[in-house]
Amino acid sequence: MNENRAPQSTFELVLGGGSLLVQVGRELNTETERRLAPLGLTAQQAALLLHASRGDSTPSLLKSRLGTDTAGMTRLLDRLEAKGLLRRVRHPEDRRSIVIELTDEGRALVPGLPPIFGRISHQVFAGFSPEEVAQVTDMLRRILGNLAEGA
Amino acid sequence: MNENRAPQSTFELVLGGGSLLVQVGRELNTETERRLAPLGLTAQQAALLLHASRGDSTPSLLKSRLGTDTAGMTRLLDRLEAKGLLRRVRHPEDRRSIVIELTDEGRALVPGLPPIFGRISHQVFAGFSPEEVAQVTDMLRRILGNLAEGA
DNA sequence: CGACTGTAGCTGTCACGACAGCAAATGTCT
DNA sequence: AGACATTTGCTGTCGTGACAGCTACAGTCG
Repeated sequence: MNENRAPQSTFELVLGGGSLLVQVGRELNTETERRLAPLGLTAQQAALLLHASRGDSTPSLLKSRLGTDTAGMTRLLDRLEAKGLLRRVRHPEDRRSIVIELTDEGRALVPGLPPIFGRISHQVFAGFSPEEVAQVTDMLRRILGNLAEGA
Repeated sequence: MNENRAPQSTFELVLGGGSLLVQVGRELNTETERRLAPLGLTAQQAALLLHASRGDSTPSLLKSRLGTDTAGMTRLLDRLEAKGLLRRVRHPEDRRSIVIELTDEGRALVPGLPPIFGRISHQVFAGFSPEEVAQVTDMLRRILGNLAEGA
């Protein structure tokens, strides 16, 4: 752990909370939250607004996009609704379901988000060639696939 | 997000909670927790036991290893202490500080952990050549560096 | 010595993520 | 039609992150 030996580094990479992957993911999330703080939004909230503004507007659709579960969605929507950024409206055809509508206030925040996410990715991939970005992306997708299979 | 276009994929990669990196990190963490569940441990708890068993035994040292802050450490230790897996002992020289001692019960869990982490990394990197593993590791470190700089 | 600064841990608060359990509404299949 | 399985959203619970603020103790320096 202290000496940088190559052998079985694979093992070291997944050492629980110390896992590089987990750690990088968390740091990225934190950095995102810091940048969104001026808007009074968290990363999840911003992501939800962005997706909802594009039209995917039922909780179950959004939950796949955000990678959370229905419980998480419910509370995320609670908070955003409490802030007055969106409304829950009955789905006209399926009475189990709901449609998410951004309020004017919510809609007003959306244009500010892409630039922020853009700056973050610029920071994250500083010093990366486009090929390298493509490589990480690809490998991350493969890892995600490996994780999904096991489930 | 749906079509696989190369242009500005950089931006898409960091779309809030939908970020690939964040998502992969979370999934990996979840998978780890699933595998540790039989032992009654979470990922953080297992990681802490492993590190503590190696000798790094003060909260502030452990917090760097686990990538959490002092608040997180305090509660993590609370839970593990409540489970009877470790003890908080006064540091003999610095009375601000504390030394973490695993109990026999805690120590008994340690040998079972490396195999689990090993299996996880095997799953995560299924289909990866050693060179590829080295590449991701390297790139993740660079990203972590980029994130740290901004702070 | 006494004020200052820094460090180590702790507590309160908010936002999640994962899991389990639930009720209402739909769909399906016989 | 009627029993069953599925889907959708909600609630309760636990474990964490990240932040802010606080106390006790240490180290430094005038």
